[in-house]
Amino acid sequence: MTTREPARPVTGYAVLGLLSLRPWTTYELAQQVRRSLHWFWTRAERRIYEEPKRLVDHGWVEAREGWTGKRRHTTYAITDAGREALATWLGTPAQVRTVEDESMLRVFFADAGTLEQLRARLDELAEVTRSRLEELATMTEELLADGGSFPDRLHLQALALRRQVDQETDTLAWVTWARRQTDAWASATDPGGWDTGRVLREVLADARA
Amino acid sequence: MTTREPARPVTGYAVLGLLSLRPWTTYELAQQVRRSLHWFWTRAERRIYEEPKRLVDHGWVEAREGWTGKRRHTTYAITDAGREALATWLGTPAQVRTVEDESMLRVFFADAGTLEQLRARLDELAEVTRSRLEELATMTEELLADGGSFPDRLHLQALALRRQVDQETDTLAWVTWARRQTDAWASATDPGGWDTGRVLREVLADARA
DNA sequence: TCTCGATGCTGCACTCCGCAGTATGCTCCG
DNA sequence: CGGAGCATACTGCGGAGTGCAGCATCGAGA
Repeated sequence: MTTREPARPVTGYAVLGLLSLRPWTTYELAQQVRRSLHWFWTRAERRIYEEPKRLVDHGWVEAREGWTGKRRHTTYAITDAGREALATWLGTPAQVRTVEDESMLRVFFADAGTLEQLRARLDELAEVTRSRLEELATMTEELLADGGSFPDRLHLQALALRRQVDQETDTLAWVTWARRQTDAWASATDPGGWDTGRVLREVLADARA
Repeated sequence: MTTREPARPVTGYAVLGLLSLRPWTTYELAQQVRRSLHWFWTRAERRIYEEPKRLVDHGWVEAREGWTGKRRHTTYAITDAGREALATWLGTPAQVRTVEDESMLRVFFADAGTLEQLRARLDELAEVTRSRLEELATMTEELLADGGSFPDRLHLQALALRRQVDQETDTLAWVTWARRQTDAWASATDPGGWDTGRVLREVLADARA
């Protein structure tokens, strides 16, 4: 058992994880990713259509063709080797979280533009965050109402939802605060009488808490 | 002014933003990205060495060769066209934040492994988060001590640091909570008497708050 | 003088993405 | 009963981005 397989890219394990719950067609898989994984493992739909094929090559997944009239579809199911690979992967340490946040990028370089632009970006972010929270609320409501499609997994879904709601709530709190700070600013380059030192001291205190 | 340039990938603007502060060599740029942008726009060093070249092709940046003995290095400086492009970009809406979080992926599929594995992942995440907080604290301390390299940008740096510290604090709070929850679980598949419904109701309440 | 870490990159194979395109099935409306 | 429009079920292509390895020089310290 010491065969040194080169580690599969993580997306493979993400898909394998879903397939460990039940077999899916690629289309269903793509939908499922959008509804759940997307929150902490963002991948394009395009990718989700490819990945199961590679898993088949590894013998971790089996494909079966089906037909709806003349329309072909492929259903994928996990194999025993796949379950083993997944279990092994769960025992390996995780890479540190990475983020792509255009909003923060624009805030960070806001002094190359206008104060109005900065405020507009913050307002947008608040808007988006509120709608994400609403989406999470709806998902949670559905789980509470009927237990969802995987009632045996409610405990893990609860951990994940707790995390996602925390993140969005945290974002909303920050953006609300940040937007209010900019009210006192004279321009994007000049925060006027704004007490930068005080803010930094508060940040430092919280970071050390 | 209606020439339809295809939008540059965002990484271009990230680098352009740094170049709007002062000229840098590619090596300095790579370091600077690691210290600041990396927190909200994670890119490999490899990428940072390529991007300025493309910006030169667009006329947004100018390259100058320099020599340290026999060793060549390239210094890049923003052009007026570059400043304009950056200012325009700041006026466009941001794509929604995306995340790659292996820890969450492993938590979500924890029922394919053991409870010990789940706990180990959570403990690791707590560890990493604490060291990230420490790093942020040190950065903040340095800014407070000497104002940093760009004292005119302290207000924006303060907004960004506030956000980063909030995120890590939020992560630490969640992981601590999650770890404690798992104490009561019988296995990764069976949360024992754990009151999933109660947790979900709390999550829902917070999401609607 | 030798070593070691910092500087300053490049090549390669691969992952991943956005966009466009293609085709069928299903439902509803008039 | 016919057509609109959305859901299903993908594929091709060019380009963005990554990880790893490699290569060469410089500068400080032993």
